[in-house]
Amino acid sequence: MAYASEYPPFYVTVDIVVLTILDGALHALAIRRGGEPFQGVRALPGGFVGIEEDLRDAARRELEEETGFRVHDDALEQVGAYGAPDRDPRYRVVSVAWLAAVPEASAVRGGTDAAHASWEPVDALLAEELAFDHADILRRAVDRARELVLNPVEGRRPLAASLLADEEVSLSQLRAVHEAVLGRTLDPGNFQRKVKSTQQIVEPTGRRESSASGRGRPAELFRLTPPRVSA
Amino acid sequence: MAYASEYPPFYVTVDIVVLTILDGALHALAIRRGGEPFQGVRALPGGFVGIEEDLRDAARRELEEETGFRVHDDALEQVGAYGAPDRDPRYRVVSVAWLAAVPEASAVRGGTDAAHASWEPVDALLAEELAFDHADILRRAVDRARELVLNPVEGRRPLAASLLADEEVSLSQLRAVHEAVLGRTLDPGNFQRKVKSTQQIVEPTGRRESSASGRGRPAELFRLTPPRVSA
DNA sequence: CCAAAAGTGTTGGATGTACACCCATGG
DNA sequence: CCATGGGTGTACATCCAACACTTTTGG
Repeated sequence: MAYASEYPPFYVTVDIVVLTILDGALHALAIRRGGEPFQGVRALPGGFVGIEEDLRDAARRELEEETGFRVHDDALEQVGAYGAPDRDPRYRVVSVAWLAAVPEASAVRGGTDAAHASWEPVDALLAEELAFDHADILRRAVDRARELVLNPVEGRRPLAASLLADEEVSLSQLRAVHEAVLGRTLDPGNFQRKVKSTQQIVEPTGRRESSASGRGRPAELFRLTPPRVSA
Repeated sequence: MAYASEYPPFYVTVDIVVLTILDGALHALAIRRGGEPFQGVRALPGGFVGIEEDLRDAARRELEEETGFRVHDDALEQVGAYGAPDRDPRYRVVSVAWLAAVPEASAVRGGTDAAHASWEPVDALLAEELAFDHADILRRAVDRARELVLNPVEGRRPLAASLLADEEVSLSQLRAVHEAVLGRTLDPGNFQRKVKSTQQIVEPTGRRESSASGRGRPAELFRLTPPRVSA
């Protein structure tokens, strides 16, 4: 690398917006910073990209280190690159932000980095100060998540599916997830038709919920349609 | 920077998909690589980000150097970050891709870098081999441009407006631009109503085209609505 | 029987597309 | 008068939101 010195070196990191549903509300994984800058302030989990590592793989690795959760390669959605010169006062860093969704059940299995990682309601996070430009990243990631829930990308696992713990769900469960992401209620009847009409999301199993689950009429159970291979 | 050596250094570049309309077809700016790797192969214009430079500013600077064209800050749309470890065989580089649109008139005023920059039809570029992962970038940028033409982002200058040379245009001119970007014809009547119904795109001037311009009935002239400041 | 949740039917409005039709100009 | 493009009217399909209504369970 003789010409190396001619151009400035950067640090490249990934920041990850990990979404999940908790108590019916959208939560994101956040850490509390231990050192300067932004000591004590919440931030998104993330870390440095390895010199031989793909950006997406770096996000996947960090996600696993922070949460213990392995996601499929295509379950990570790139949100964008953030590289304002002063975004980190210590050194020049460009961060590539990613969006991931994990099922509700996922307890935070703190790895090395993340003994202090916790699920926080997205609304609360957006209301408080976040480190660096993480508020921008979070806002944008949530917007993207809402888009993805409203119209899932053909041939990929829908975001709502990634947020569900079970492979077989009732449409109420699926609707609850949509409502949590969108932050508003949806009409149950219309939701049914819409989901059932496009086969892309769920397929019927013919079975019904065990009647122990609630007050009313037991719901039909549906299987999350696996992302179909495109032609 | 005592801890600097602990993490790997990257090079960070910007690549820019500069779109324009030529002969009624969508064109993008391309250079032909002079050296290895990919010698003689076409590539997107781009360059290194300065150590104190914002990513968007870097894209703007490169765009000006290549085309002599100054665009507004918000006329650059980020397409994404590309950082596969082997995307450049020489060194590890992460590139942030941007989308820009300039008016038809824009002759390529070759600057230092870009004596060999030229407008090429997008279809042709997508059909041939491009350097690095520039084919991916171009594909994605064009998709994004189509989205932006179909529904412009509130409060920002519509992409079609950036592609027009004049401030006052007929709806046919505007329609021709939309057709070039989308790669298909649009119904003239429906286009009129749609554009006129949302005031976001154009506003009437009350004047008409000078009748010297063509065969048929002279068109009304419209002014491109400047991006309105949001509340 | 009553409350509650699942699921179906129906309706009205908004939107998009196809296409017929009139208008204004140059030749 | 005719060809050409500008512009309007209209009809139809589709989609979506609202909401009435039936079905099936637990208490």
